[in-house]
Amino acid sequence: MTYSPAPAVIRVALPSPLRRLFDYLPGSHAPADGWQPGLRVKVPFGRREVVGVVVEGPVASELSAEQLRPVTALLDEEPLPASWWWLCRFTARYYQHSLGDTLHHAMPALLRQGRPLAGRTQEQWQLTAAGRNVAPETLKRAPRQAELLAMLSQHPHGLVTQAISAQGFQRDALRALQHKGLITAHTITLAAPPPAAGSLLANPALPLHQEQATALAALHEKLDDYHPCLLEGVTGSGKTEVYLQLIEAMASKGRQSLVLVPEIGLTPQTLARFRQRFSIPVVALHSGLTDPERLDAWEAAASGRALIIIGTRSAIFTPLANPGVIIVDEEHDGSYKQQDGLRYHARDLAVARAHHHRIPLLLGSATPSLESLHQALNGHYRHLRLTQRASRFPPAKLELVDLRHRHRQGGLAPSVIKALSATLDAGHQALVFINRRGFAPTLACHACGWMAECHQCDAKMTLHRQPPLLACHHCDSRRALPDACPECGSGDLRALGAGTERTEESLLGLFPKLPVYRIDRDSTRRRDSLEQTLREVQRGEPCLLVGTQMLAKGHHLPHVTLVVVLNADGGLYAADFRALEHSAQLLEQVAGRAGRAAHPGRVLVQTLHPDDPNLGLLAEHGYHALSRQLLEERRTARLPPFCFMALLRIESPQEEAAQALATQAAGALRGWLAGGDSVRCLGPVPAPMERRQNRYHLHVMLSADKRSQLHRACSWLVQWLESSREARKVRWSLDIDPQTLS
DNA sequence: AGCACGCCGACT
DNA sequence: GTCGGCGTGCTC
Repeated sequence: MTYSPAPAVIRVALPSPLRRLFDYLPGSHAPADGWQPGLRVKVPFGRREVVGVVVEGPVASELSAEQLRPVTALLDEEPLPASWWWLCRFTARYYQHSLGDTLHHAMPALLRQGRPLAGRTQEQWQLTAAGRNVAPETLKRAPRQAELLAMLSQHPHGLVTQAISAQGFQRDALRALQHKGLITAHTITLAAPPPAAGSLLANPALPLHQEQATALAALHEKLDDYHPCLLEGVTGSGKTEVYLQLIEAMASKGRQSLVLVPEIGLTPQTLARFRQRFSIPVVALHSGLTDPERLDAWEAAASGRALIIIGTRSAIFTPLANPGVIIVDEEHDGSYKQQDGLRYHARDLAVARAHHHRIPLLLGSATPSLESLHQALNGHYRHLRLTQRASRFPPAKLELVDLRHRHRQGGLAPSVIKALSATLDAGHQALVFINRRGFAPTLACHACGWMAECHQCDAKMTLHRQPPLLACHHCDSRRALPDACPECGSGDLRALGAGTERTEESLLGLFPKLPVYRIDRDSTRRRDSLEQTLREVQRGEPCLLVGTQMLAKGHHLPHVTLVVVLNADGGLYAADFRALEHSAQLLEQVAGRAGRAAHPGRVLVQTLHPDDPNLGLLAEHGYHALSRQLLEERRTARLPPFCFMALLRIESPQEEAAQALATQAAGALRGWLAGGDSVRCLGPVPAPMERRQNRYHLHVMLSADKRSQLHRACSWLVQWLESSREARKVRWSLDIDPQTLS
């Protein structure tokens, strides 16, 4: 035996925020094809055992043999899919995040726990001879088992566990019957090859109008290479049909389509539309899946068995054996950006991924993000446009309603009330949009001016009536309503401003004979189903809908002909440079709810700033015009997409500790930048709501004209923070391409 | 992030 | 006397 100062080890990424790898002795484990990256191993880590992923090896370790521990178990025969592995490494590098933690995020729970990625097999159950000849009274004390037995007798070839549980039977019923020897299970391999072309469609494709056909033809020009396209299509112009026909074309060649939708967009309605079109399975990755279902979906995508995969943000990490296209619907939607931990943007990763796979990328939106629009206008993305609506009517223009000097009734201007009456009298439906839930944003004392404030945040508490309480929308604190002012004892406490609950109440007062449906996070949580309300609304009886942005996005409301926006001013003068963009996108989306079917629509927008030029441009010429103007303003101000940003967020329960670290970090960074002007550093500045949940938040903003310069500065900053003594006492995180500054 | 160790307050 | 609070430090 030879003395070896540098033992051969394998280098493993572990589920830990530490941005480094750990060396392990291979022990007795020897994978058939060597220690390839992407193999999972179980290793001892501190006092526990964790699942890690091999990054490289064998390599010479810097550590001595005594400092090293051996791998406990080798969990895979083959590495996890190579393209998935590539994406995780790219993500960790781009977002300056721990690789181990990134891999952990991008894996289904069961893989994280060390379960094998066997997949493709399922238990199939059928009757035994004893089960076929069972006497009827045998199971009379176990009616569910009797029903299950009866069901299985209808299926002589057997049923898989999934199909049985879909019928509402529990696992223990299966176990019990198996124990009694009445049924038996055997393992089957799922049908691997997808069906041949021709049997793809369950329902025929819809005829395309001219613009759709042009867009689809453009997509077909380059199906086998990176081909990023922005499909800018007004609401109701038929983007989805373009997606469906592109997916069909891919599936007919056995290639997979990955469709990303916003969190709010993966509704049963959307899914039904996909499933109605195709006869092959549409795999949906939604929050309702169990861990085994999620693993199965992952395996189905990784093996190529699933050709159509649809999911929200995290679905971007689904492995694809034979990628054909990635589609990002409503690409401007904020829910694609993860707002904690690994702060990735699924749309941006989709771009990177499509480039890596050399496949087309389709970004669709009626209101494209300025980032994507910029790429389209400068020629980096192909720009496809759909300007006509399928309905006979052009998109409704926004009509601004001047709220100044008008006395309002329940927050509504007289002309708005008149328009609501007329709409309802005509037998149509109206939608009232207000971007604030609860009854009122504040409770104030009319005698001394006291207002209900959250004890943990720099925020007013929102007054709720159902149930009656004060709630902070920034932390989870709740308080009972005071009977009298805690400052001066006056009983004259009044609700200030309006939220969805109060608007609902006002509308009920104004139109007592008609149903008013409130749709916000609170109402849908209680009622447990937004879908039920929407079905009721879709019957078409005249009614009023009042709600938050939940209502604005995606839902098809064919009988709504009037949309009222209670207050359009939220985003006009906000500190966040993206506020206006987001506000305009939301307004355009809300307006898109009006008049989608047989009748033209009207959109009334109440504002205290009817002369605001941006609002005027949006009203007169729509998002299309405003977005181009905003893009020019961003260019002039050297803001994204004309620069790249990263935001260092620092938080601590101790204000001084947060301030000290932020100051040191910014100082150290400025020192390293040494007065060069390629990377700019701003701050530290207090975050917009400095105190949240009794934690103090500070920001240091970095920006640069070149992504590579920003990346280098961020790398340096992260290393500085990781080696800083002070940084261990406070929480910090680096947000690359931040979407909001709060 | 976990999960230890470690050193001071209120309970059986 | 010990149960347990969270400060500090480490994980190949």
